[in-house]
Formats: sequence, structure tokens, C-alpha cells
Amino acid sequence: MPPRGQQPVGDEAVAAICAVISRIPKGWVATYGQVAAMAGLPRRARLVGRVLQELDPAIKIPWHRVVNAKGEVSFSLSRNGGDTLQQRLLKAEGIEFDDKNRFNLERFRWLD
DNA sequence: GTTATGACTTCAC
DNA sequence: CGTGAAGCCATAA
Repeated sequence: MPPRGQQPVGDEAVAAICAVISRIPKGWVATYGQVAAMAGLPRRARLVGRVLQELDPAIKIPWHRVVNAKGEVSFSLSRNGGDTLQQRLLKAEGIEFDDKNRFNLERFRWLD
């Protein structure tokens, strides 16, 4: 029993998140909040994003299929253009973007 | 110990 | 539909 005076959140959450993302079928996408909820982490959308940025280069999961609740790819300068790559990958899977780099979330959202 | 930041979400105006 | 504010967790300084 490891003495932890904190709430149980860490490797288990990361493993759950990776498992959920790995389950996303090709051509579908899921929001951070949705992934978090499926991973058993309601209200932990931010954790999903944060963890993803930590694991993206060393992990083998379709991280590009994870988008924000607005039905749009998270455009952030912190990723040095990684967002562009994400859009390109999604397009390659058959997802069509609008003029604002947005897609029909209701149509492409992954339903478990 | 606190403070600030970030691949987020949701509600209110 | 845009903006602001609160909530949440981990990391860095």
C-alpha cells in the first residue's frame, strides 16, 4: 500500500485514456471530455489534453482523433504546427473540414 | 508552500 | 456566435 495522501489519479488515468483513444475507429473522432468520460474521468478533459502532450511522441495512439468540444482541432502555437498535421491526418481519414477548420461533430463523433 | 500556464468543458450574458 | 468566469489536474518556477 503506497502512502498517498492524494486522490487516485495518475498512471491508471493515463492508461485508461490511452485505451479509450486506441479504441477510436478510423474516420471517427472523440472530444476530450468524451474520452475522459469513457476513461472514467468525468470533468478531466484538461487532464486528457495535458497527458496527451506528454505522451504524443513516445506513444502509438491516434491522438489526432481527439478534438475539442467545438468540433474543431485545438489550434495552439504551443504545438509548433502540430495542429496542422492533425487536420491533415483527419482529412486523410475522410473527415471534411469547413472554412473555419471545423467539421460536423454530430456526424463524425465516435459513439461507443 | 504559492502562482502561473495549458492539446479543455460548461454556463451565463 | 463571441467573450468571460469558474472548475479541474499536472508541471514548472
